[in-house]
Amino acid sequence: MTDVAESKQDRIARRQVDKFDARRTELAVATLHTLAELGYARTSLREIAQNSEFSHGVLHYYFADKRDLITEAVRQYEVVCVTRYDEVVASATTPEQLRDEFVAMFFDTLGQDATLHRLWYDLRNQSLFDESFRADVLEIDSHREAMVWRVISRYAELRAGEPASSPAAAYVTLDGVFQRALLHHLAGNTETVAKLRGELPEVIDLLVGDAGSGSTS
Amino acid sequence: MTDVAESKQDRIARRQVDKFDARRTELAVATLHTLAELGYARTSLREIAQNSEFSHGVLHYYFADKRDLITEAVRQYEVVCVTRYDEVVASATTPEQLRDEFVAMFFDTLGQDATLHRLWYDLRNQSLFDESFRADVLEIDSHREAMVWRVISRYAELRAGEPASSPAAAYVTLDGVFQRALLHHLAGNTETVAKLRGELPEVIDLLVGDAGSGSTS
DNA sequence: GTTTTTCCTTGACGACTGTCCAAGATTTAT
DNA sequence: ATAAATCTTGGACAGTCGTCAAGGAAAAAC
Repeated sequence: MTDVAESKQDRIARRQVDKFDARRTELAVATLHTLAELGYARTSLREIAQNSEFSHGVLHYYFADKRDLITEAVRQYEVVCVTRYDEVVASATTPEQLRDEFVAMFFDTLGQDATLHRLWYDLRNQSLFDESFRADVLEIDSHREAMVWRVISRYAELRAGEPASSPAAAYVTLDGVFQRALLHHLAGNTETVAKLRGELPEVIDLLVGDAGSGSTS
Repeated sequence: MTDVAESKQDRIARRQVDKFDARRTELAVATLHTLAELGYARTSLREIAQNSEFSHGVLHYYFADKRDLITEAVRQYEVVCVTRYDEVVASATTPEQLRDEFVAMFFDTLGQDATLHRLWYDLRNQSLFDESFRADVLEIDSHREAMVWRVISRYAELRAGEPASSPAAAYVTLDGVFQRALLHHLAGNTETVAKLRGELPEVIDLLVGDAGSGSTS
């Protein structure tokens, strides 16, 4: 009996929690978009609320403070961005296919989600000053590293070789390329982006070791 | 005669200009320190003034607005940071010496000027959102790339070989290592920093091509 | 020594910030 | 339908921000 009564209350409680979480997520997504547009330094709660369908007061009903809200937004970013290349890895049957499709998706997301990515870099840098972001940032960063490593190690496997670099080295390299491409993309420097795209296959080959493979043309 | 008179006035004018510029630079340096400590998002003019020996009002006597002030501070950063490895390049006589001294200085400046470097990354990211920083950022970035390339190409030369990567690829790789090391350094993650230090020689060797050289031990 | 120019301080301004709260609107339970 | 719980609004708050101007202090010019 108490079981039945409790499970009923539990159902109610759970539904409330679900609803609460759903709205939290909704507001976190709105926050994410605002941050991506304005950057951390210029994003205010009223601006965030204006990008949602609610008023600014509601944010303190669902979030303890601004930090709580932004932290939740960062977690939303991770949900979106950390499995991007997995289908490429799964479907590729030749090293060339994997490499070329990776490069294509790499520069696709650069153009498509440029504002989201600049936000990521903004927040990662924020964590250099603000300790309270560091744990989340380091976790996301490690997930990004793992994502890159799935690509690189699979590429080496398809070429029947071993990667020439560590996961960390591979990640910082590709992330560095991405960061630079993002900067020049947003600066309208299309020819520099194109140049980076042209060099990316060679960079990848460098990371997995060049042995056995000819030119990239 | 007018020559003499003009040259006198010119001397006066020049001295005034020099004095004006000297104070501008002084205030820009104070700005640099404040930015390095607090980050772009949290740096206010009053805070900057408190890090100098003047009051906040004086900033608008020497600078048109906040942007003007910060731009000047960024230029000061460049003066400090862009020739760091040149003496290493000039003095090294063997590839091992160049590589090891480069690595040593790399992690020296990481520990010593950590706050200054996080500021650089902060401002570079700011330029992803704020167009008015982009020109300066791109210029500094290209100087950093050239600085890295002087090291890498000289290293290849000492090993009587050719670099395996482009200047852009070499830069983004080493800059990526630095960025990551900085993050973990500031997070107190000393063992990760040590690991990156241990891997850096291999990364360098990868960039110049491994041909002809044995292990790094 | 006096006048003129340059330099710097202080306080004020309007705008904007994160936070909180009282009260109304809406939904849910009974 | 009524009562209770939940959600949302919009305004008030104390504080901070960049900017500016009036006037005093210091330096320079004569």
